[in-house]
Amino acid sequence: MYSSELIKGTLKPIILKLLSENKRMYGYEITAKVKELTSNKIQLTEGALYPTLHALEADGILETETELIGKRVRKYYSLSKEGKKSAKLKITEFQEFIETMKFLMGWNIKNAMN
Amino acid sequence: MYSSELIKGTLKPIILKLLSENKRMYGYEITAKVKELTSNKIQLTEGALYPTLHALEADGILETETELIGKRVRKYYSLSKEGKKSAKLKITEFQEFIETMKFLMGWNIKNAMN
DNA sequence: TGTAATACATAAGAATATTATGTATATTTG
DNA sequence: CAAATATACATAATATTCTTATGTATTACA
Repeated sequence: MYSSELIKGTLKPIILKLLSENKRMYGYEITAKVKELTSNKIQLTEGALYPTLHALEADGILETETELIGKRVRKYYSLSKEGKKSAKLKITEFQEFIETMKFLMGWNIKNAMN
Repeated sequence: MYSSELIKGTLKPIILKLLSENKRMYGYEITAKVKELTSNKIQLTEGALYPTLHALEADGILETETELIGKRVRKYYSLSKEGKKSAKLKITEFQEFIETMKFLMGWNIKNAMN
């Protein structure tokens, strides 16, 4: 588990990336996927995830459809047409940011000190 | 310039990295160095930097010495003995976090789509 | 001589996360 | 079969951390 400060600011790019690959996902599924992909190293909290999903929906980036699974409501999120463009930009920006960080931290030199 | 959300949480690792390489630096120097190293893509704001430096000092991670340059006070920060251990751990953690992010975002596959 | 750069600092406000709490159904396990 | 765990949503109070604005003052440059 990483100290929570590091995760700040990465939530939106993560959501947008997963939704750009998966067509539609629901909240709990997103937390489970991130947990699985990171071997439990990143666990999204509900208190952070749901408000963020709501905000992205309010911004027109995400669209929702609800389904009844048994007696339980499940809310699927997907990228809107607008959201697909936005996601592409934000993911690219995040990638460049990561590269900048690697350079700044001196980790860009291939095979150095490993 | 990256959208400011991304930078959140990265300030401490950046400061610790620079100070683990430089023995001592003062606040303005840190902003200038980051600006230079990132080709203006990351500009630390004073409102974020100084409180963070004060917090790291309060935690015993950084030590300070002030010097008079002409009539102007300059405050140098350096890693304490304690801080050197702490910095090593935090920098390593940040590196692992970046690698996890690359994997999560699907950017770890060598030479893919470049 | 006034504008930009250097150099510190803090306060108000915004944004975003944590923690806690709430509700409810479904599944697993002792 | 009862209790614990997992699934699935949501929100409120609080904490953290950042931006923006403001303040002070010296030094360099054009």
